[in-house]
Amino acid sequence: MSLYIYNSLKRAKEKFEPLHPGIVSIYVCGPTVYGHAHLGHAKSYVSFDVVVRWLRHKGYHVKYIQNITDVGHLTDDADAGEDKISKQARLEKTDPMEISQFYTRSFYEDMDQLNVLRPNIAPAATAHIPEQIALVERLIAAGHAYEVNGNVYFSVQSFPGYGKLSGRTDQEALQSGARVETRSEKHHPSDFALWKKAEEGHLMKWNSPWSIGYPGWHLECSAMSMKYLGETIDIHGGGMENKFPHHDCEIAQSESVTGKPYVRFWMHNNMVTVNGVKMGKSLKNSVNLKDLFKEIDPLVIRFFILQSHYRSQLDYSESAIKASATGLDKLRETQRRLQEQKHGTATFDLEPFLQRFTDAMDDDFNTPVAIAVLFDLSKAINTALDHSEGISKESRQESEAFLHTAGTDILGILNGNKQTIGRDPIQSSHKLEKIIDILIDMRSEARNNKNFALSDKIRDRLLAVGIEIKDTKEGVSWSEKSGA
RNA sequence: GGCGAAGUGGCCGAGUGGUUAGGCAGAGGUCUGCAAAACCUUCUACAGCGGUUCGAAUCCGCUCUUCGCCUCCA
Repeated sequence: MSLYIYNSLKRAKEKFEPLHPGIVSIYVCGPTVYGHAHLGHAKSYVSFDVVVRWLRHKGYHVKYIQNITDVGHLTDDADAGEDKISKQARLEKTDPMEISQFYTRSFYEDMDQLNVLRPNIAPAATAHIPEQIALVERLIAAGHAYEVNGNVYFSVQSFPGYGKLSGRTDQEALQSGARVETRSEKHHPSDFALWKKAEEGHLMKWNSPWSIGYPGWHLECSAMSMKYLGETIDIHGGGMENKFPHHDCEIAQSESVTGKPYVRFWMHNNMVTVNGVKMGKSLKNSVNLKDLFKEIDPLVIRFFILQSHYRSQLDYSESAIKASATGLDKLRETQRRLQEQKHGTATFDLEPFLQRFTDAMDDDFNTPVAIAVLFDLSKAINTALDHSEGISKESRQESEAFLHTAGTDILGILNGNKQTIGRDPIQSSHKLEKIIDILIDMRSEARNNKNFALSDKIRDRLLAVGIEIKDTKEGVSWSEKSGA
């Protein structure tokens, strides 16, 4: 079966073939770095991480660009308010560069914890000012943009397809309910800024043919996407809230310069909600990832995210996360049992599982169904281990390979290691394992002497630090609980 | 007001015309010194009202409700 992707532009699933055989170009809107990442960022970048991993698994050479927005765009609307990064710099009593560098590092720390692979190129907007200016110059030369008082605006009426992504094609009708105050120097209320003249005291500013100022918000993605991926790219991803105006503006300014389709497949991931309401920095209900990681294994967060489809809203709650933690433990436990079992005779066919997993992923990256396949396999393995002497060497190898490919390489939710202690370095992890073995030996001795008070105390206290002891018919085993 | 998405069992969450989603939680059982884990059995569904159809949670219409966007936002 071929890969089908839901294309937001067409509002339908379409068969995916890259423009250039074997090579996939993908651009995903990156974060604006003026604060720590939250769960919403996690959902977005985990989702696209799996997209990239699946494309690579299918044999494509994937070139993945994810920008860093470090130009301070405005806190308010397109024409007023304070620069977000400058504002944060003022609050933290430092300068904008330190703010953007600090939160960029913070962002990657969090993404690393979530097992999100780094993009091939992570271009910063401030490092591509010349490219953005060049794009504005081309737009002016082509008659799609005009300058007024050092500001440059894109003329929406010069691009007939404006609004085709979001469905906002009737510009006149839009004005009636619009909350943005119209600005008189624009030729049309829907026109958007490509370059803005810096006001007094504005810190992040650059020289340009029109004024000392800074680029409009939508410009960087077009300029950097074209620079690194070409004028037409295969996939552009981002959050749904960016369909309008951000992505519609990108399309307008890009296509009116090149005359070519800007993006072949638009992919939009849905929001994280808290108690049914959107999570957002400005709404002050955002769940900071660093805080979350103190309580919950980051891979549980990843698993929780992938248990719903990327185009569905994901409602966050503590109980939902806990349910995910228990579920992921089940998969890890199966993987552990499989690795520890002695070879037996039971066999089963991996092919149906492989097929169902592939079909799910090929159907617009249906990770919830893909995970359900892992649970079905988990049950099959456990049943075989419970009701027979063990699984044959061949079936075991096939199962392990499948779990590794699907769970570790593609979904990134199972780490390949047998047992790990938190995120400690390997050395200390080895020592801890040995210490646990000592405690288990002592407990076994107590049990042999029917000293259950002592043996239970050892078990309970180990459980209290997240180490769970299990007396199975194959002997004593232990595993780490993911907590939550 | 305009554009768009959605309402599934106690909770989370897939499915899109006829056959078990899956996870978590609950009940009973097997196993165990007791647990845990695992396995077996099991309960609770498709917002409401019409329509199309041999048959609809799935298609169509209406109603109600929720959410997102139209301001920066993953």
